[in-house]
Amino acid sequence: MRADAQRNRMRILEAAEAVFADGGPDASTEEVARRAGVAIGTVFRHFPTKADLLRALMKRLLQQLTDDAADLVARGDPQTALFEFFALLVERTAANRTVVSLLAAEGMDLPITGPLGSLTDAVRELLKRGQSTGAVHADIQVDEVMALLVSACQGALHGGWGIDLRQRTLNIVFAGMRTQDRRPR
Amino acid sequence: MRADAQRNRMRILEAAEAVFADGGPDASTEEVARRAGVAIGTVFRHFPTKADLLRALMKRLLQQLTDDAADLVARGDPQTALFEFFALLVERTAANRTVVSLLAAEGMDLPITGPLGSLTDAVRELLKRGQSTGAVHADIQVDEVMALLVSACQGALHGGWGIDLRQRTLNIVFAGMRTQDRRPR
DNA sequence: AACAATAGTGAGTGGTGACTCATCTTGTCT
DNA sequence: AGACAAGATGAGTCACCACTCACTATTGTT
Repeated sequence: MRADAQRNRMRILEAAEAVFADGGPDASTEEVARRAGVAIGTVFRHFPTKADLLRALMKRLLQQLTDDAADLVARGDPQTALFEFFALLVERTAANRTVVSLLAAEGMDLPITGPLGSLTDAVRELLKRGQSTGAVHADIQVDEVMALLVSACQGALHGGWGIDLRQRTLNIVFAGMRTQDRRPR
Repeated sequence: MRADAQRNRMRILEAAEAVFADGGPDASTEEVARRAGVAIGTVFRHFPTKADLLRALMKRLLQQLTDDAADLVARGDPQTALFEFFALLVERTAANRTVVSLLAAEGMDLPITGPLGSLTDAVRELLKRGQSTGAVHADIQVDEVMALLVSACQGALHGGWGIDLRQRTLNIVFAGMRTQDRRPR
């Protein structure tokens, strides 16, 4: 791949992230091109359809999150790492509104299974470590954690909610994950 | 208002609910008209813009929820009423995807403050009663509950998640709301 | 029955946005 | 340097969709 092509590809991704962040998923491809400083044809050369562009953004975000999780597995405190990941993800989400809500909508038939699987693996590891120290209740399963993560993200999408409310809300969820006082299932 | 006008207004709202439920918010107004069995002009006579139509749907949903909450305040068991409301809302949401996500997106400048305020009042009452029986931790505030409700709704939007996962996830949140084991804020 | 007033109709308009392609430009390799 | 493939360009195409309006139909009333 030629050097200029590579540079433009990057520019387009950055621009797309910004444009979709504050224009919603209906922001036009032309706006992306403008912000990237390229012609619209160039955008379509790199991403044949708009959906392809969105998918690339999602993949990128998931990759980042997976890396973060892996990092916490390797270097974090097992007692708190899972909770830290929650907080990190929520904050990252707040800055990536559109992409996340599309991801959530699952609308486009997405080849995301792969990346999402990796993320799930990383979270599973965080969960396991939390449970082994007793900081997280032993009954809890990965799919529940993933569901809580997604829900928390969605909550974070609300511009109206300040960081304070986000934290207080997360605290309730964390308490639920720690406590032994679980009613029978 | 003439009888036929009233009938058509209802038909349009029902149709819109169905259409937006499975076509997403970008479903066309013409599709709504078709499903309602009226001409497109009729839709626009009742709801001058598409946003007006969406707003009407939201208002309707919020009204239903507020009624449900009021009913639980009046007739429910204070110990569990708040949790029952959570469950009810989550299930109702699963059947109202688009409307809820638009509501969440808060995108259209919404005259929703009124209806939303009523719902908040009803939830505040449920919370107060739960706390007075000791079934809900005394520290918890309404805005946190509302945030959790919205997040839970969003979670429920995922077709992929079965009712079982939804319940297990909610159980964790409920445990968090009950427990005394809260780390210092 | 006659008559307003209210409501319904649907072809048409304007605007937008995803995507194409003939043409020009640039990077890279010998 | 020269040549050529890879890349960039942007005016143009096409489809779709929110919304309008001149006209027709239905109500409810006297």
